[in-house]
Amino acid sequence: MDEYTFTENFNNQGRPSKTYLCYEVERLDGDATIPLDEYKGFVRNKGLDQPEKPCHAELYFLGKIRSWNLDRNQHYRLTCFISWSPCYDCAQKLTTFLKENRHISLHILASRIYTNNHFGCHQSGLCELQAAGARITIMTFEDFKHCWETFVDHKGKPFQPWEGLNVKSQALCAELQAILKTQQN
DNA sequence: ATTTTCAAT
Repeated sequence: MDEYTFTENFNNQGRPSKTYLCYEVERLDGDATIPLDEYKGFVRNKGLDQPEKPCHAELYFLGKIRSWNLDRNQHYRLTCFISWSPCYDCAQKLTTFLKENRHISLHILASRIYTNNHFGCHQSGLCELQAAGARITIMTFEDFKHCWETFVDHKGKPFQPWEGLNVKSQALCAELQAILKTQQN
């Protein structure tokens, strides 16, 4: 991913009409975590501006996971950094996937919380996803930095945080915690 | 075309 794409999409104060999702996979073996570099990359959604059928980024990600045919006798942790948190529909599909694939753990780190929904309530989607075992958090400075170093063609340049990164991240984190807490009661 | 949250208006 080039620098511009990363900054344009992951800046937590922006609101681009597209979504990028960066993913990486580790195999868990007792206390050890073994990174699987062959399963690392990013996808973006297909929007109305493209010839293909519109499709949210998460569904491409699910397709990729399925194509890997990860060994059901092993345990894996998938980490995905997504510029918009999953909508209700995608959250449901991820929930179903996790229930059917107990050998896979999922950690979702979102830059921003997506709230534009037509077919349901994004809050309950995220809650169900959490209840299915997913860990859902908001990206912090360290997460943006990790993404930069892992997925961006940074040409040796260090990650440069934008103005207000931490303040926004903290605000979104509080918002997400309120969402995830409300529905547990 | 404008405003814009994986578009919607």
